[in-house]
Amino acid sequence: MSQQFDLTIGQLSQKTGVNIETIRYYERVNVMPPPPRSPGGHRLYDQNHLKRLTFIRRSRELGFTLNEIRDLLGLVDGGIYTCGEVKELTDQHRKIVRKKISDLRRLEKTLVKISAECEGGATPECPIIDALFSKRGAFSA
Amino acid sequence: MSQQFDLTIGQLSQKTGVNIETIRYYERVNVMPPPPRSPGGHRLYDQNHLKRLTFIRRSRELGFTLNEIRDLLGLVDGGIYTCGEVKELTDQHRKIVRKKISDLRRLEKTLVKISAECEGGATPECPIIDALFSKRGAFSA
DNA sequence: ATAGTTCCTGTAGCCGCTACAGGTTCAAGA
DNA sequence: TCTTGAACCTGTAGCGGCTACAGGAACTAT
Repeated sequence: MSQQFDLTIGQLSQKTGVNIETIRYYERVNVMPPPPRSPGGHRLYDQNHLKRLTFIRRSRELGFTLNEIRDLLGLVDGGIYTCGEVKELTDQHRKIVRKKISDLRRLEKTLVKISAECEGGATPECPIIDALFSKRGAFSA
Repeated sequence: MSQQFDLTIGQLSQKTGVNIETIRYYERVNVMPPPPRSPGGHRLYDQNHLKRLTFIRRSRELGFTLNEIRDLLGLVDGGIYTCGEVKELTDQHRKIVRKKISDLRRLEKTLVKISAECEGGATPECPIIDALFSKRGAFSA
């Protein structure tokens, strides 16, 4: 009940939006299983591969690392995952995302501030440069 | 008027908080100039190096890539930068940061949503997994 | 003089791809 | 059936921004 439809790597790539080279890379680093081959050695994928790769792509879009994805897939592959385990991974990841956001927000504030001090004129005395080099004074001064 | 105080790479590292290996890396990729050496070949830094490395560290903290930093330093080194040029680089960078933030916020929303659907119980039917694999149905089913 | 620390170069690894080169296999048309 | 040309194959190297060795030389303090 599995490989009614065979897909070439190119077709799989199109359906998932994942680059061909990336698909082969996923196989190399063991997030995608090695598929059966045609007599001539071409990879032949089925619906399960399609689902799995879709899973991987979405997870990547959500910012999960390949390691995290391996964990998730490990749970699923083992068939022994509990909802709690998966939720924990997700929430862990959410924490990282929140931290990234807050870091970036602080960063943007700083950029706005130093940018605002700058009139953008033609003078070589630039408050941005000054701010980046120590408290006061430019490098080549 | 330049090298009143000589610093070893270790001292420079301590003062700036930049890893020794990273300092040497910066030299290799031409963001730090090759410093003079002691008779035995040890690198000897002066106040200018200290300022420059501080500049680089801050810029990195603000998320500038080494290429952007090279641009900034190029302006400064050339002595021909205008405030407008620098402001433009900064604002460009700010745009990228804003985009990253908004991407991450959308991402977090999604994570919250799929996490909320999950009760975190012990059942193997997990809405998160379901959501990640296509619209419905798990991989190994 | 000697021990112990710091420094040196060079190389390889991390992540997540991407981009070749140089060859083989496949599908469709003549 | 033969031929073209697209799609595939493997293997290797590169990207950015570091980090981590190994194996040795140079400093500094006693």
